[in-house]
Amino acid sequence: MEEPEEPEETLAEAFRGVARQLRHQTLRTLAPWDVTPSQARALGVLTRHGSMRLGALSEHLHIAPRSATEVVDGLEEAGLVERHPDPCDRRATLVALTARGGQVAAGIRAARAAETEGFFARLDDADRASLARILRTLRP
Amino acid sequence: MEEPEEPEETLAEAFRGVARQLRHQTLRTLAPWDVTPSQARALGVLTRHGSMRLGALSEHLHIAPRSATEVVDGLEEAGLVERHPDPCDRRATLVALTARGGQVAAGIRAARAAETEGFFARLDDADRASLARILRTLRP
DNA sequence: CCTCATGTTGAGGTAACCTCAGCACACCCG
DNA sequence: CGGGTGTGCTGAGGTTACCTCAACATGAGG
Repeated sequence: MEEPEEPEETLAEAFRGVARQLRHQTLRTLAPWDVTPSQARALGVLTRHGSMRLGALSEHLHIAPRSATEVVDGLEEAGLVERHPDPCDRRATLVALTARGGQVAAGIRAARAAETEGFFARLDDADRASLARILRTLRP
Repeated sequence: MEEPEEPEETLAEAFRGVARQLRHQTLRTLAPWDVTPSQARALGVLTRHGSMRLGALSEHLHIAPRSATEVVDGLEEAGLVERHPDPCDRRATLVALTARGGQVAAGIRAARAAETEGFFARLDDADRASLARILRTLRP
């Protein structure tokens, strides 16, 4: 009973639609850990790059410093990261993964890989490679 | 001074990143008309399919009926759509474009085309076609 | 006519952002 | 060394785009 739906979509609209599905998928994937998508992104950055200042984290996430504060608030409340004063600059605070944070990050990383498999399963290897290349081209 | 940035991103993360840029781009494109992205989507649906019930609109937009109410509220306040009672069912309300709504929708459609050109300009025709095909594959 | 389903909306909530202003500190300069 | 200037974080408050749940009116069938 499903119509083909909005046939004359622009590339941008199609992109948005797929991003939307992906967001929902991600929500499901992340549900067991009770972390939001942006918290998961932050965990990923901390795992890959180690402790860093809040400002640095905000740059990695491409968000305003104030927004990083909120993300870290959530993670700290969940016991996944800790704030420490930066010994080099007492204005700054360093954000570090806790042991549990590290475990959760690893778990999420694995689940995300599975998710990506699932979501992009309709694509064959060639298409997946094309998509990766195209996305890279689109980044500034 | 720009590092290559997060080299080990998954496909999903790259996708999300690009979607994010696209969203910002869209905000800029839409600014002259003072409509939000979701309002613009609704205008597009109404242009393509004509007047319809709020519930039908919500299905086209893949959002909950309640959320469609909000989008229509905004458009009605801006004078771009009108609500009429459905003659066939007095519970329902039909949403129709006003004259100004039609003009704005046309303008947005044109600007969006230009936007898409701009955003996807880095891609050659073959890549653009691949992307379109891949995105179509990803839709359920 | 009475019950049940359906269409819309009020109330209230969430995530992910934002800006603006304030505070604490760092740093440089005369 | 005292002051101005800039930087790092956060409180306050706002926005968009959604959501669910429950109220309300109406339609439809027994």
